[in-house]
Amino acid sequence: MTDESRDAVEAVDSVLVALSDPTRRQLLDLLAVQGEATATTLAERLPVSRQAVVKHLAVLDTAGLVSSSRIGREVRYTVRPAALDATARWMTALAASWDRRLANIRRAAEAAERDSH
Amino acid sequence: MTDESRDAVEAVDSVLVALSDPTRRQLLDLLAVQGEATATTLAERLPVSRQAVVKHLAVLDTAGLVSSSRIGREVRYTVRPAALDATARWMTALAASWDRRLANIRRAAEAAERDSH
DNA sequence: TGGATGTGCAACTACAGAGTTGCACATCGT
DNA sequence: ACGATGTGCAACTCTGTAGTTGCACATCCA
Repeated sequence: MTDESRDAVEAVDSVLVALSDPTRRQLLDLLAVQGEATATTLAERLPVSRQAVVKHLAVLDTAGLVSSSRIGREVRYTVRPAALDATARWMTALAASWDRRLANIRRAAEAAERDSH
Repeated sequence: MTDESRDAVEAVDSVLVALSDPTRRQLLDLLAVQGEATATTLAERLPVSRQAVVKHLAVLDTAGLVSSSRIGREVRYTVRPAALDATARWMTALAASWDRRLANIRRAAEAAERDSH
């Protein structure tokens, strides 16, 4: 395995883990709508504490799904589409690969069926 | 929210949860390569017990990522690309939606900047 | 300067789920 | 019929993590 593909797998892994939590997906929704927001204001719109939101945002940041910038005493978070898009492409390619394999196996089975007659 | 979109959200959730585990992704890889396999043979290729594999396959089945069919005393599992493809489309649409929102916000900010002069 | 607001750090609880083992049951081949 | 192989069910352990609370520190503003 190449270094690049290993990194790609790790990147996909972190994105999938990040997206597997419903609260984190809700956070991404809120961020996408507002464009920019702090952990404190996001927590006001969710049934969890600010600290819980901070932890979720850290996970999303590690996955590359959000970025943060400090302005004075505030830390503003923004959504980053690139990581999501890359993972979507990975999934599409994987689905296509499965399709090809299944088609091949079906074709091989039919050929074997013909040969047996 | 419509019934369809609620179902879609639940479907996406189950797929993301299923894919967030590395052992389950490995199982999907093995299944895609072999086309068809039982929990017992899959467990031989993984560092976990058969029962662990069975549980993982149940999760994958609920997410629609695999299907099973009984042949005698064996239960054979196969990969199903449709659910994966649907989730990939959901992610692509979401990334595009984020892009649009970010572009709008950037545009609005520039307009406000112009107006202030 | 001092109160108000926002963030960071640490310790703690609680629950979900990944994994295990043991055994019962069903099915195949001889 | 009987041993071998494959599956199903149940109970259990254990680690990861989502969530909490409390407090200290930094920044804004009046």
